[in-house]
Order: sequence, then structure tokens, then C-alpha cells
Amino acid sequence: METQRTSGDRRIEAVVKTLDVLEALWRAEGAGVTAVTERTGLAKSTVHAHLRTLRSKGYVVQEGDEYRLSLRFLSFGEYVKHAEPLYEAAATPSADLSDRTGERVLCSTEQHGLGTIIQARDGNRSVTSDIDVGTPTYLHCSAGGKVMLAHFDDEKVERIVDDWGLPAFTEETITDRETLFEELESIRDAGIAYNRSEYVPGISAIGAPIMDNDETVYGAIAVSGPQHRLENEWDVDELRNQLLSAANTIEVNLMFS
Amino acid sequence: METQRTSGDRRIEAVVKTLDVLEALWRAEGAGVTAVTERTGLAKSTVHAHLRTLRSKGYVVQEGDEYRLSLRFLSFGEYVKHAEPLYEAAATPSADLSDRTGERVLCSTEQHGLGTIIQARDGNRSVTSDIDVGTPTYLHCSAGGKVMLAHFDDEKVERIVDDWGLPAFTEETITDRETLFEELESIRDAGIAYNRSEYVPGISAIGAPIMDNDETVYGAIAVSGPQHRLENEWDVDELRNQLLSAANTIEVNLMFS
DNA sequence: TAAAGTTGTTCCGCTCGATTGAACGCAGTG
DNA sequence: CACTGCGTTCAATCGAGCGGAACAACTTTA
Repeated sequence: METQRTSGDRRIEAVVKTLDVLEALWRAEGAGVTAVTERTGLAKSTVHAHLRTLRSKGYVVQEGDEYRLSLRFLSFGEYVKHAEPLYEAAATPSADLSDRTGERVLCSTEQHGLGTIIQARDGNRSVTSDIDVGTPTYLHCSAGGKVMLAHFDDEKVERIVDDWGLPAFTEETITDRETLFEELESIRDAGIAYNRSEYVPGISAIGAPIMDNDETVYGAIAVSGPQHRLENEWDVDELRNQLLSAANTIEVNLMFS
Repeated sequence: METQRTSGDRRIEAVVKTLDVLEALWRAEGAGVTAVTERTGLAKSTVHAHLRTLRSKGYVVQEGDEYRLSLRFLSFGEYVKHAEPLYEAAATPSADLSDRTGERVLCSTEQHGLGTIIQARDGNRSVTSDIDVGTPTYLHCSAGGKVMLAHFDDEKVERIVDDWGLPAFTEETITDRETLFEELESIRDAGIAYNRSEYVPGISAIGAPIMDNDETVYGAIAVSGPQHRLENEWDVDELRNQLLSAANTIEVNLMFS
């Protein structure tokens, strides 16, 4: 997960390495020294030194020969969650929408070019997904992500694409800039965005923006479900209205926080 | 938050400093360079270099002149939360208990000598508290903490006290080892632990252990409320039974996970 | 309006420490 | 008993983390 390095980017290598180690532990959901070594490309002794340091500060726990992220990250995680206004503001509207539609509702916001799911609510027939609260997501291949991109200024979109590229996840993923910008244009016109199996095959979604005022976009809310159900069973106008209504409720909530 | 450094503790200074910076940002709930400098005692340029590195890796966001922890920590936090079996296992029993008692229910576990709240449920009349999910807590001054200490072997308790000391928070806090060990003895006999305003004045609690099998303690569940209510209004035997019942339910849940 | 005091940021040299390959101890295994 | 996997330790060296001082962009004060 490399990202935005602008001009004067003299970085502290040891810090970069430690973060890589933490990220490897996270991805692997716990791992031994050699597993981390393979994932990071660092020397085994280096990894060991970092793990030892992280352990001594309580950020990593060792159980037998396996290292895992410690509960220290729980305090950080809960803090950033509650510090994000969208979390409270979107709680009930998201739950209502998933109740009404029976589908999975995801509420996300953008940070340094990636989306992060802030709220995830399951409906009574929603499909399970590996996307959950906290999951970082690419913006170009999700309904919520595209709807946010559509309301950023072009240079910001350019910068994000420069930083993260347009990796393909399915056949449908948009992988070139021109198509993306055309799509963003039509999203601005329509007021909502579609994700047609662009990230996970067979999973589609519809997303609406959450605007701060009428100028800047704060985040997005999206209904996600099996492609056939969203395309065939659903009354698109009805769903669109419910989505926009939920988004609007969140916007109002945001004004009182 | 220094902690367990055992024998060969050659630590990576740069990593220690970065973690201190992150912790300062967390405590301050966002801060500028100089504020972090004051909290950490590092040089301003050093803090700046660390913040720049953390930002470039997406762990910190900069808004104007203020740096904050990024949503990156949300993924870590959600991961460790769900990786902890107690989180799922304690969800409904904790909610039930807070419904029944109307008081705040806290479920915690131990890691590197500190407790961490895994579940926090409010009852219909529970007092607000700065203790919430993710909050690290000293073990010697909380009901849940003491009940865990009571089921650790003595050497582990000694080590924890060595590492963290017995800082006083109120007049009632236990601050010497002898009293602590006597208390732990009586907790083992009684099967439950009391916190009589030992951490926050006027707030008391009753805690029960969550045992893995009949040998090792996995965590603790506690009911917390205003001292006078828990001491006067409540039928202690009744509360004790409800507590132990909830703990037992959690233990059963843990066996199927 | 200018001066004085903030802040965040950059620069650069010094030396201290992060890094790594190799060696070690200790398991399990054929 | 050799062999292979692991986590851990060690020592040497070269690179990079560090902090003082200077700078820039502000706001506050006289």
C-alpha cells in the first residue's frame, strides 16, 4: 500500500518497514517471522527486531511462534471510528435502508485516495461479503467510490488515479482514464452511480453521494446485492428514491454534529 | 505506555518514537507538530519527519495544521476485534445482562498486563463513562481486572505489578502488593470481585471470571454503576447469579468458536 | 504598520543505530 | 542421527535518524 508521496519525501525507512510488518501481520491475520519476511521482502533478522520492538510496546502479541496485532489497535480503531462524524450520522439511516431493501448497505468515505467502509448493515437476505467496516476499497470499481470521484475536482481524481492506478478485478472493471471520466460525467448527471460487477463478479451496487453542503462530497452510501436481483427484481426508481432519501437524512444528521 | 521488556531488549529507536507519536496523536485526538513535540519530548524536526512518513503511508492524515490518525486504523481495529473470540461470544450475553440490570456491562480481556474492553453495553439507566470498547485499563483497580488477576498464577501477577505498578486513582485504590494478594485470595474464594470506587469515585462494579476450561481465565464480565445503587438497591445474591450465569453462557459460546 | 511571537517546514552535518548475513539453538521428521 | 524447518542472537558497517538552527507563513501585539 504505497501512496501519496509528494515533493520533499525523505521518509524514515525504519518506520516504513515497521508499517509494512504491521500490514503483513494484518493481512496474514497473524504470522511467524519467516511468513512476514516473505511478505515484506525484509531480512529475517530485521523483521525479528521490528516484531520485538512492537511487542515491547504492546502493539503486537506473541503466542507461541505466531505474532499477531494486539488489542492496542482496538483503541485506535474505535477512536477513529467515533471521530468520523459519518459513523454516528449514518448509523440509523443505513440500518433503515437495509431493513427496507433487505440488502446490504455500505457507507464509506475517502481518505488519501482510498475508500473506507464506515458502516455496514446487513439486510435479511444480503449476501455475505469480505467487505466490512474498516475495509479499504479502491474508488474506481465501487458504486460508493465512483460517486465520490464524480464529485471531486478533476485534478484530485487525476492524482488518485496516478497514486493507485486502475487495477482490474473483473471483466467489467474500468481500467482506462477516458472511460472513467465519461462514467463520472454520467454519474454527475444521474445523481447516482452503478457498480455492475466491477469489483466482485455477480455483485452489483447502487450508490448515492453524501454532500457536505451542495459543494463538497463527504462520503457515499450504497446498496449492494446479487446482480440479477438488483437489475431484475428491483424497481430502479423506487430504489433510487430510497437511496437518495437515506443520503439526505445522513446529510441532515451531519449538520448537527 | 512502556511495558514488558524482558532480557535481550535491543529496540529500534525510530519505531519506538513513531509509536509514541501515534499514541500522542491518539491521546490528543489530533494535534499539530508542536503539540506532539511537547507530549513526546522529541525534537520538532524529528516529530515532523515521523508525521510525514506516517502520512505518506496513509496512517495519518493532515488537515490544515492538524494531524490525526487515519481510518487505516479502523481496519486494524475491526480485525483484532473480530479475531478476539470473546467479542462474538460475549455480545448477546452482555446485552442481555445490561437489559436485565439496566446497568452498564463491560466485558474485557488481558493482554501484556493491561485489560482491554471488548464489549460495552449500556442499560436503560447506566451512567456515562469514558471507558468504552478498546479502552486499556489497569487490572488492579477494576472488578474485571482483579477477577482476572485472581486466576493468574502468582508469578504472572508479580510480573504485571512490576511492569505497571499499582498507581492510585482514588482513595480506595489498592496500592500495595500485600493488600492486593489478600484481595485476590478472597476473590478466588468468593468467585466474584468487587470494585468499590477504586478507579472512579462513586462508580462501583461487580465482576466474574470467564474461564477457558476450569483452569485458565479468558476474560471477565462486570456490571458497573453508581456505588449507592449497587450497594443499596441491588440484591447482591441476585446480581451475583445473573453475573455468573452470563459468564457461563459466554464460556459455552467460546467452546463453539 | 511594524515588530514580536506563533506555527509548520526545511536543511545539513554528525554519529549513533538500523540493517543484514551468518551463526546458533531447538524443535519435529524421515 | 542427519536434515530441515523454525525463531533467535551476534557482530560489523554503512547508511540514515536525529536535532539545532534557520526559514516561511501566519496571527497577535504595541
